[in-house]
Amino acid sequence: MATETEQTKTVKTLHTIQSEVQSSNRIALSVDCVIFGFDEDKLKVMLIRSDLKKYHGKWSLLGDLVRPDEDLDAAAYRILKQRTGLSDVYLEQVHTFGSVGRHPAGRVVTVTYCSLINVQHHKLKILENELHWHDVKNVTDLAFDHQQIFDTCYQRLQKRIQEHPLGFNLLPKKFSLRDLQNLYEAILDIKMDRRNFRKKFFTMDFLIDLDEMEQDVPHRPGKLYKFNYEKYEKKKKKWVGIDF
Amino acid sequence: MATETEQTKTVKTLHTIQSEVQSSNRIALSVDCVIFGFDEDKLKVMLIRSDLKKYHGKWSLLGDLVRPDEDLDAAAYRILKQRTGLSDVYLEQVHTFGSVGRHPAGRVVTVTYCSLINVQHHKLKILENELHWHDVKNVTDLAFDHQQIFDTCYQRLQKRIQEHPLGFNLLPKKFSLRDLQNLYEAILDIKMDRRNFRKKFFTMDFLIDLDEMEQDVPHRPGKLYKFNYEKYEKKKKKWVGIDF
DNA sequence: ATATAATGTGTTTATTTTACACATTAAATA
DNA sequence: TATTTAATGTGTAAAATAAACACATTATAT
Repeated sequence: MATETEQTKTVKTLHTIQSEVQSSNRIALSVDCVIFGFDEDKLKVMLIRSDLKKYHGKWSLLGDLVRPDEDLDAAAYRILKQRTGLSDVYLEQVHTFGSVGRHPAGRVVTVTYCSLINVQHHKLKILENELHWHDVKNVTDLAFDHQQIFDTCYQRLQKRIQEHPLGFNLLPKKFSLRDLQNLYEAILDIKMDRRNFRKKFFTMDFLIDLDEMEQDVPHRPGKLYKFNYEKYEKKKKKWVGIDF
Repeated sequence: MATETEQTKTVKTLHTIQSEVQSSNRIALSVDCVIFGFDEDKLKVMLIRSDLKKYHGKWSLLGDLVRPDEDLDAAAYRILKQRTGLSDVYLEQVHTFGSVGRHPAGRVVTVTYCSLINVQHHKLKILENELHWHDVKNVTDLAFDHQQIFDTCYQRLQKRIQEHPLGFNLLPKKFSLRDLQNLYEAILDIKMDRRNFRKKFFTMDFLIDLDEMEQDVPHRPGKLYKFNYEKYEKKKKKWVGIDF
């Protein structure tokens, strides 16, 4: 701790005097999770029903206060675990929202995290507050500022999935190229050329051909693949240039 | 506010019951600013001397507590204004750091913002705590977790400047292509081909030829340009694809 | 007048992206 | 068992972009 003499000659700032840290503390801190899933070729997001009077009946994100002795990231993982049972998945901090009036219970600043989980591998067991998956296409008018938070996270997902191999977290371990293309088309909300899509992934050479075929499809089965994370980590591109 | 009956049947979460919001509140919230500048063809960052005993003599970022009645973004702009006198510049939230032990005075979660200012247009008048510009090349061993924060912001800057026309905030209003290339080379820490660099910018067609020449240079003067923000806003690319 | 140190400019090659059509296969049906 | 269906699997040509590379020009300084 700084001594009195050290403090006297300085301006009052956080990194020079710490006296105000414990006193002017009227801001609560929370984490909200935007949990994306993929099912029936549609992008989903997990929501619960809010029952605050002000937002009664509206859907909201999964969130909780950060504990005083808990790392921020740890809080996000805790909430994900508590609500979905899942650990060991991709979880990324996206943005912090802190408008003064964003929460009716007082000043709550929220740090938003985004995660992608495999709906097949996690059938929901906890269903409090009508927790369930919603089509991203139909997400409107969420409680609090959660619509803005959701929009921000969805945009971030759209950007990130173009630059990083995140999508595989949403698919079964074994997937067909059609599954993969459906995923990209759903998340980016565009149509892609099938031949060029396949060529792209074959050229990248990060897919392992499992020599297995799809089962129980009502048409010619496609080959199954898995993603080669080791190879990706070694060879991932580090392009530098200007592009706007 | 939710009534007692509304609360009884719900699980205890932030978005269903707000009772804990004011009580479990032992986390302080701050903003730290990583302020980049560009001078003498080198990328700079603004630092002050910390005089907390634990970090005595070390350099640190500009930061302050967020006020209870102050929007998060407003806090960042306030700090920027207070420390540099500048308003109306690019300011972007980058990441929130919240490890339990990151600040010796207690639990302080900090939201980091990054800004780019024109060193020529802002001669420092406030010099408390030895505020001044440091070459980013020489930034090591900052106080607190500020080295990590700085690294994160610098990486973000490197990425953002490739995809968005941020660099012009660091240059004088009128600049030569050489100035611009020096900026990119300094920030990205690479050498670029002069002809291809010029071709790139001429092809993008976002530079306005001012029909003026550099003054007082000890060699053949180059033409001066300014950036056409209006045209950029209309024509900026919206490429969608896969690239990792 | 000469030397200096930068600006300004084009072409060729390689790579990447886009557009586009038909044969093949397994399941479902008649 | 033959036929229909609905998907998979494959290649090429054209266009756009990126990368490599050298010399004449101009203003200043000597």
